[in-house]
Amino acid sequence: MPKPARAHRRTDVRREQIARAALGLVAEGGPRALRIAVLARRVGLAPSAVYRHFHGKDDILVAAIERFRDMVLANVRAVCIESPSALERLHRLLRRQEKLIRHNAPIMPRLAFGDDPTRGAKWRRRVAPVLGEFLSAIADIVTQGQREGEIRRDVPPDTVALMLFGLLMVPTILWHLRGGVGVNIERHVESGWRTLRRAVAVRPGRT
Amino acid sequence: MPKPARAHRRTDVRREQIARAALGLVAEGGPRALRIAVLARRVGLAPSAVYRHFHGKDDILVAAIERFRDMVLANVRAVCIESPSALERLHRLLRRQEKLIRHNAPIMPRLAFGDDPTRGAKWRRRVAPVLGEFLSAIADIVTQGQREGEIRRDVPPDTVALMLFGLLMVPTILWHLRGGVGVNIERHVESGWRTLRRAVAVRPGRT
DNA sequence: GTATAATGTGAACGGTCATTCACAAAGGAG
DNA sequence: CTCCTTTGTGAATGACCGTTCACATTATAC
Repeated sequence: MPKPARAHRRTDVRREQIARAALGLVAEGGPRALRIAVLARRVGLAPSAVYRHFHGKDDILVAAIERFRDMVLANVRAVCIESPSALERLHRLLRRQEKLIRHNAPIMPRLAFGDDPTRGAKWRRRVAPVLGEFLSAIADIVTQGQREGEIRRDVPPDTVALMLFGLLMVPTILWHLRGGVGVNIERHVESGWRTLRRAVAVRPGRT
Repeated sequence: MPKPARAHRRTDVRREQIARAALGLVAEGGPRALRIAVLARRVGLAPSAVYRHFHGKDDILVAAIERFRDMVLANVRAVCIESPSALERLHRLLRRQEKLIRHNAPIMPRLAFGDDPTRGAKWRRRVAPVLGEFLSAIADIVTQGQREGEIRRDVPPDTVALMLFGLLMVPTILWHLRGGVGVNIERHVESGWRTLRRAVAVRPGRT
């Protein structure tokens, strides 16, 4: 009775496969849904084989978060290339992130509130910097807009950053709570942006 | 060797005690931290005794959510008594909810994103209506403000509701991610409100 | 081709936790 | 005081899951 004869792949390839699959699982069902058995099945391995490439579950999650971080920062870089206007950049960033959420599910809040009591704190320390970088990037764009006279100088950039993030996060929470039905995230994001824009733009109406 | 001689309390008293303790646990560590053993210890019972008063964990969580719902709706009712002005009501509601979060920790997002794959969906169906009621209450206040000429008629009430909720939720997420240090939720909420107010008030500047 | 390292496998171990159950203690009605 | 119901207890059960390990298979260097 011979073994199923599974191909041996180099560990860097496997690490990539596993991290990708892990991020998918977290997106679908939160950190707790990241189960070694399921993960291994998706990659086409036996559960024990996973440990050839990662020290353990924590290690895997770290790699998955890394992937997520890359996706977010790629969006930031993209909008800065696409347009020189701060307001336009913010609007585009909003749209890109919304699309990211739509395809990859609410990873950020799931990571933030994944509630494993033992691992939770450790994981949160990994996620916090990702959110921090994202918020800083937004705040930087706002500051730039203030310098160039496009955005009012009497709104704190970090407040705008948080509100913008909220524009994404809240419809996502609602969507998630309702089981993914009856919530049009895109519409909420657009409507919220129009409102927020009026509060921060020097001359409301354009862009 | 006699038993510790624990007092027998009526089941309605116990249900109350248990639900209260359960909400506390969820607030501190999310639904997963709601462990029967811990819960029982806090109430001063053996784990098995809990099952005299509840069918199981789900049942307990439902009771806890009920308690949370009551707290939220009490805040809504209170602000409507405190002031007739819509903007003033919204501002006060924000402050009350902020205080609720500060004392009871981020219950809402924890419930929303508690990631138990098996129970998750069932629990979310219980939490969704609570958020729904809260958002509706905010939207109603906004509509009232529009009727009375205090709030611009060109902003959708549901958008304002979501943004207001975001004003609470986002600093809370940040605070939680950072392990509860270095984030002044109250300051963020106030700053956000000033900004949002400018976007929705007919004559910005007052209240 | 062969030796050696890298990768893959099934089975078993151990920890955590909700839940059950037979029995004990307490409270209240008579 | 006594009976019966309600409430409380410790021990045991069983499910779930991450992790380990001795051994098998494949890749690779020589």
